[in-house]
Amino acid sequence: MAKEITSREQDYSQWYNDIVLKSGLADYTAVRGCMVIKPHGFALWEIMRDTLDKMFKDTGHVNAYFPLFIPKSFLSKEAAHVEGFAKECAVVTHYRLMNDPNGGGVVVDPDAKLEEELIVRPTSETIIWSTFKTWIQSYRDLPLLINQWANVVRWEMRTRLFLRTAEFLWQEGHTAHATADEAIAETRQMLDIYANFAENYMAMPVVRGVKSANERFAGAVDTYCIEALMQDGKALQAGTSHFLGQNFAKAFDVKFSDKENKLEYVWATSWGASTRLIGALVMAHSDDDGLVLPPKVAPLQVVIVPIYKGDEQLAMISEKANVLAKELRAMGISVKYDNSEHARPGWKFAEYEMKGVPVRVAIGARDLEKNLVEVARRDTKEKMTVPVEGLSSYIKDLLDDIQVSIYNKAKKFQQDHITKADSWEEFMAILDGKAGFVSAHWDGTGETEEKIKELSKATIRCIPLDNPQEEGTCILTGNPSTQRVLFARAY
RNA sequence: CGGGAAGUAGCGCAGGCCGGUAGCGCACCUGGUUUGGGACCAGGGGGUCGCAGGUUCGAAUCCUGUCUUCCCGACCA
Repeated sequence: MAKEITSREQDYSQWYNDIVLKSGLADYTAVRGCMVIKPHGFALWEIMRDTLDKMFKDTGHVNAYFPLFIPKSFLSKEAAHVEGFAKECAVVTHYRLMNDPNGGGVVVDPDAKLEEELIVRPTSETIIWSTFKTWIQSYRDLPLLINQWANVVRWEMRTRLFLRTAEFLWQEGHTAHATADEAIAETRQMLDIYANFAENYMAMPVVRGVKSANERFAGAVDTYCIEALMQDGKALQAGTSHFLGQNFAKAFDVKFSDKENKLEYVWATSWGASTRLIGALVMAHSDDDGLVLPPKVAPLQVVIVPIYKGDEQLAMISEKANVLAKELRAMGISVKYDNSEHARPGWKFAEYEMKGVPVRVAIGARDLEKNLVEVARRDTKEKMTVPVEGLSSYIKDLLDDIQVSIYNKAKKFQQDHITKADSWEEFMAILDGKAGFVSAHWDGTGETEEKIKELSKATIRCIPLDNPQEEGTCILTGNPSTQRVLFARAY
């Protein structure tokens, strides 16, 4: 066996690392906390990026690009914001290197110290709002709907491939509005886009909700999120959308003249999703044989593997395979015919399973005689014998079916792992047992939330939208509560 | 940033205590036979032993420092 994957049961963390490394999504680098996203992983990101980008543009947003560097003073303009990020910022202090006079290669030139140090962006609210100030004068300039695709840096102590790296890729949307209602509607709209993307493309069911005050983005009035559940029962935040109120408008003095010519502060939102989604995708669906990718985000949807003896058979098989590949491509399906002679069929099967290709078609000489092929689906590992006649439309339907069935499987898992707890004992038993989300009453205070986190390692993932209101008592304090919230241990 | 483990050929590892010509499996190259779930035979190539110092006639091996990764904590998306 060329590539062994640690089983999930044996060591879930190691399983995750094995999948990411061995399926060719990413690799470690010489730089602490930073990874290289390899072609397979980047192809996946490109699909996610392009799909989201279209959704953003369809809702009126436009892309722009703001600087990587942020003057240090900008970060301190919004008090909560600086507190949230100060501990994990990379700082540029010099702008020049020189040859070491002692002959030890290059050193920082002490004479090239920056007047004002620059922060490598951990997020761009400050640089963007300092710019928006100059773009916005009147209600006619609003709404301003900007998105940027960028890298950001957060100096993390403990990193994990895709889930938490010092540098990562993401998009950050930043919008300015004339009214609070409009900004809130924007915040909710973007949340829905993320949820739609997660569920309909990544086949990953999510809970939409609002963060508690403790979990809220630094500088936001309200933070909305989509929370997904991983196979080990831990939750993962897959996207966030913030209603920023007038916090940044006030910090950066961004005002507009309304129709009555009165000066008002604008209302703001920001929203983001990152390469972390790839980690989520891996942990949501994959198995001990490798990646399992939903067809809609799979860089390669169909692979055709010939099984042959001698050039003559290969030529006959290739003819059929090329016809099929052409038909599939005409239907918008990505397909690869792997006629490489370097690897034998069994090796190819295992390799494409590792990479998560949703559908494999094996064509052998015996099949040709009977006008049949073997079709295998990655998600269930099921193999079907299918007539060549109508094969391409069979595959198209199969891809749709795989998309739905991966989602349904994850949805069932999610539903089976939202458990009500009405006492502290129950709460802990669920977290330590089957894990997942625990729906429990909480008295609404930050102190209680903090205490629960300390005792159980579980945090409030969100207060679900349209949460049913019901009388109850807090599982920790016994104080009265009006609703259940979702707790979980999380990534 | 604390506690543990690791770094020797592309990958996985042995060697290290007891210093003395760097090894194994897989992968790779050549030729042949093969091909329905990670093929076989024969021949071959590839390593400043993470990096930097030190001890020594001599260091993968002993000492010091440093970097990277993994696991567990604290912090965070």
